[in-house]
Amino acid sequence: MRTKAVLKRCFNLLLNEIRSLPVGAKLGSEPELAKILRVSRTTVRSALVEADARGLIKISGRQRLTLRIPSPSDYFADSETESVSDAVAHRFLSHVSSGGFQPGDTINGLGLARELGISVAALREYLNRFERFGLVERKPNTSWIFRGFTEDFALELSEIRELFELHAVESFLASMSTTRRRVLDDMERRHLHLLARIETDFLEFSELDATFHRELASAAKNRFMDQIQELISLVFHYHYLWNKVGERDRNHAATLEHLEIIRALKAQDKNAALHACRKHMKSAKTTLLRSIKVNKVPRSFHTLKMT
Amino acid sequence: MRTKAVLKRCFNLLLNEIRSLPVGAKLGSEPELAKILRVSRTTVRSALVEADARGLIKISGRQRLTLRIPSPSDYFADSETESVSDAVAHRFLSHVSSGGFQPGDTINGLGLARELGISVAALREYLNRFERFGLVERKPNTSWIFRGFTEDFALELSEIRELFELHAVESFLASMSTTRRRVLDDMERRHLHLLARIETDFLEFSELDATFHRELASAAKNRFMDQIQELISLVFHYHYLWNKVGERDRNHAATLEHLEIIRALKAQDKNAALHACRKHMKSAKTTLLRSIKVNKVPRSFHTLKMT
DNA sequence: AAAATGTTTTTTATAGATAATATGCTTTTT
DNA sequence: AAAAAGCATATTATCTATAAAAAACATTTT
Repeated sequence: MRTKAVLKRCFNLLLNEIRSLPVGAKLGSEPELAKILRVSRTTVRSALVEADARGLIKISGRQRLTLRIPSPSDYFADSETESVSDAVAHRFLSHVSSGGFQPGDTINGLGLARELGISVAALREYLNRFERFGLVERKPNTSWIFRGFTEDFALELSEIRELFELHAVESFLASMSTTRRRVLDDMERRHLHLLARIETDFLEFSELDATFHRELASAAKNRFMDQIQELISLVFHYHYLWNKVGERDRNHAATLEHLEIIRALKAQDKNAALHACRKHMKSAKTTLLRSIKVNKVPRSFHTLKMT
Repeated sequence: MRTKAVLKRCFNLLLNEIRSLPVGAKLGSEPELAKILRVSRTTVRSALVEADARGLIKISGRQRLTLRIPSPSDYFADSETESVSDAVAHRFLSHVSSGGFQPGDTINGLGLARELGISVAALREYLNRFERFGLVERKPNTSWIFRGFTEDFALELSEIRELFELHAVESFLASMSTTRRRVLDDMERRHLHLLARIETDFLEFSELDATFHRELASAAKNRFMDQIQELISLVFHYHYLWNKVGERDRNHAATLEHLEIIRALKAQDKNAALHACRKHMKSAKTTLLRSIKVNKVPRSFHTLKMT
């Protein structure tokens, strides 16, 4: 049976909609709401009925009037608005990052599904999707093997990354335009802004980093590079979660490296840009590798059953 | 319910094993056979029982004696030894290459599953796996979209390919060794051999091409590049199926281009190798693009239902 | 008549069931 | 005692079933 995650997510968004209006105001028509909330009319209707039942709105004929301002308790919890597959992703990755698996471990699909509280099919679907990331590997008719974030993984990923980023830099310069220039100005401004507050706000770097590299990659306009970019984001997301050691200094240094790239791009100095990019890739690789080594936990500390 | 594809495949391999022995000879032990045939003992046993029932061998106590030489009719057909997922891959791709879908078409999972004679779950699994190839795209809760081999697809793939191949060339040279040199000699020999017979045997190029590029890519030793390589093989496989126009000339030219790369590698002349590689990539891109345009069929010629 | 609502049909996401296959334990044979 | 065979259990691949969600169609309202 499907979960009602879509409905619940839609309901939460509907509450936001209600909050944006004064009490007693009319909500839009069903098709309008469906468009705004990005779901089908069927789901909008279910959400409206639910809102009516909870006294948030009053459906009278063709009109839907807001009755009261939704309180935080009216919202469904995040855990309820997640589709099973997203939930699996979360749980699996947190299982991984807490050392639940070591590279080379076989994954018992049935057991893991039970542990995560989902059906085997759902887990399977999830593992399938993550096979492309090289995180797990399927042995047909047998089981899955956890490949994990090993040193080799990091090295190979870094290699691809450098290849792509250098290519992106060239593409960026080759397609320089007013829009591109505006993007660079904006990026520079944001980096400088962070730099001024780096001592305290260094955690904001993570998001800026993702934006910066996404912006750069978009110049290449290549679906296969986007896929790798997606993987890199995932890895770095977890990397940031794990590796808190020296984070301030690392982020400080990386911000400066970004700025160097941005300035070279602005000056349309290809060699300088490539050089700055190579430098940045090198230090990114170093920190990634270090974080993987830090995260390596001796086997006996694991939550795996020991016999 | 699972199919018995594994058993049937195992049975066919067992027949080969029997054929390699004289009549009346003893087959190996169950564990031995399991190892050779790469299946579990359970499956070996089933296959042995089947072979016994068909009078191919005689199981007496702990011994299994061959009774007669298996005839071609004893073998299971290929279609029976394919797992459902492999079968889906075949059928889906032939559906695609016969113009069953146009880029942008939505895929009705339920309908397509019926058409291919498989369950929705199996199709879903398959589409999931091929999403990473950018061939299809999933719209959550809605449907799949066929992206197909469009011109953009070919251009982006070619771009990545060039990036990777150039990198592979560098890696190859950087890790030159006796083994590498032997590989090059072998490659040169095979290319020259084909070249001498190119007028008649030009169809053999396809396989040689795959081998050559696999060999080159192996120098980079990068799992993410391997993935792209896999995709490229797939695309080229279908490309060769579609595009028969001027195949002899194209293959002739490509063989010469390969030779140029091989010789530059042998001479350890990096610049010459890169140059030859770039040249080859350029012509590969051209033929790929042409084949995609050739394959583009006006909508009205399709097998899609018309209303 | 255009837009909105009401109703029905189709399709997707997910769980659950089951035969095929793999794995692990026990007994027999060499 | 080591290897093989026999037997029991666990796990995977696949199908079927069903509620949720989307889409299509019909009817009503502005």
